[in-house]
Amino acid sequence: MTLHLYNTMSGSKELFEPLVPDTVTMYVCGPTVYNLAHIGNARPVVVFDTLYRLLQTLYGTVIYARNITDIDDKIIAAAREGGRGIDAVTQEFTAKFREDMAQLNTLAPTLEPCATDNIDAMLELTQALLEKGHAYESAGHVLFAVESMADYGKLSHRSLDDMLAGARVEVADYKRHPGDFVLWKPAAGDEPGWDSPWGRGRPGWHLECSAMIRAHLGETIDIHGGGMDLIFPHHENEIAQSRCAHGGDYVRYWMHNAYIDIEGEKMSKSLGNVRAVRDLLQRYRGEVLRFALLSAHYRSPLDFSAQVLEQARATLDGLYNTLREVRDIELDREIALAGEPFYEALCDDLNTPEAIAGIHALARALHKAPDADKPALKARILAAGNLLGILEWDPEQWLQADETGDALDAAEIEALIAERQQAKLDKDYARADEIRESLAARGVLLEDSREGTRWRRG
RNA sequence: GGCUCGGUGGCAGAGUGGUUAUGCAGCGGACUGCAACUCCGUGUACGCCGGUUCGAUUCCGACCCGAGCCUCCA
Repeated sequence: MTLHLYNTMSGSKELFEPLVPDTVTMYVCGPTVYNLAHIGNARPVVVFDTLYRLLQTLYGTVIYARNITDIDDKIIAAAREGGRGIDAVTQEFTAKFREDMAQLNTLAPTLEPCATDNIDAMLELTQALLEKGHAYESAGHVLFAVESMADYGKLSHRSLDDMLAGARVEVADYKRHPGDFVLWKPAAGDEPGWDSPWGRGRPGWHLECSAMIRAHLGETIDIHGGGMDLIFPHHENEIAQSRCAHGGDYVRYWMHNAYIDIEGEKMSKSLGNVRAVRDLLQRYRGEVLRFALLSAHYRSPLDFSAQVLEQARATLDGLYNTLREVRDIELDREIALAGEPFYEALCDDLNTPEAIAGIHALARALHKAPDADKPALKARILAAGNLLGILEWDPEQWLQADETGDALDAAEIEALIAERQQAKLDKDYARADEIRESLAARGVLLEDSREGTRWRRG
């Protein structure tokens, strides 16, 4: 089985081959922890979580790092606004980020380095760039000199001249070239800072990823991911820093996900349509949000509308209903998926919509299969859904999960269902309906089928 | 202006030089005490105009429309 991935650097799909056989290194730009994660933040997390799961099935070892940016101007501003310390802000939102992402069925990365734990590595990197003549000191700042790098702009496919043509912002007078960017900036009086050869200050945003990749994953990594907006300047500048300081390739495959719109409009604070994952989880299960995120290819824009979410819920519920056709069996969880159309779609640049279509094909096969073959098919569907993170291994657990606190327990419900079953046999339909309605009033929905009566919390 | 990238049936969304994507919704039917669930059937969609071709939604060119980046941003 071979994996092909679209590489932003080349602008085409390429055969993926790890630098070291059977070991994959992947780094994804993580959150700046100053507020709640919104659904746009969640897309790269879910996309690269899906890739992480796929890579784990293909290679022996996958080292997946996702950073936490816990020092930044926005964090300082948020702390000031809230009248509390920076640590209080970063700890609160780091914890909430992890909780929200866990709700989306994302696995914890192998490593989650924090910027503030890696200041030394950033100082070393800055020093190396100064020594090699790629950086200079000016007015308390250390800046990277973009003109010192011949192929700066390679990732975003533009030249320095192109960038100047579009410059709309006044250039700080301490920069030699308008494109020069900050490696180290001075800290004002009460701002947090670290001592450095260039005075007390803090690192520029681009520096941390380069430094942490070097420190935790090595000089060259296989995959670096993030949102498309990061291509320029963030990733471009990472390349500049790492290549100029250490040489080497830095990153072999660059992957970027597209943006999310809300009801056809760009999500932005000014439009007031930023959707926090935490708020969406009040209305939709994490699985449903994840399914919606994976229903479009990661490189396509996705319009996150109420209709899309309702469709995602209906589709997922339909899949679960299908799976309930086969009950009370031990399933083999070690399913080999290689060769399945589902799996091949994922190996073709993570084509999740086609992979989902593959799952539906398996669901149809389940209906047509003889009873003896059904458990194996159910196991394959669940293994596939599990790889995408959209189906629980134990759907009954989901269906009967008690989320209402004081609701009836399962034994009581089963007893009432048995009574209703008897009433139906006695043709006492009034009594049967009465039981159904009373259960419905308490949040339990019944569904009859030829195999018996099922129920779930509504 | 520069650089990327799109326009597919009611909706969402893959893909392909000539054969059904898939799902949701709708419609018809089977089953079920009713309903729901499930199942079966059902929709000849590929922005516009040229070109290449035996044949283009699928390749090429022009055009129209739209998105992202060029500034903190997933």
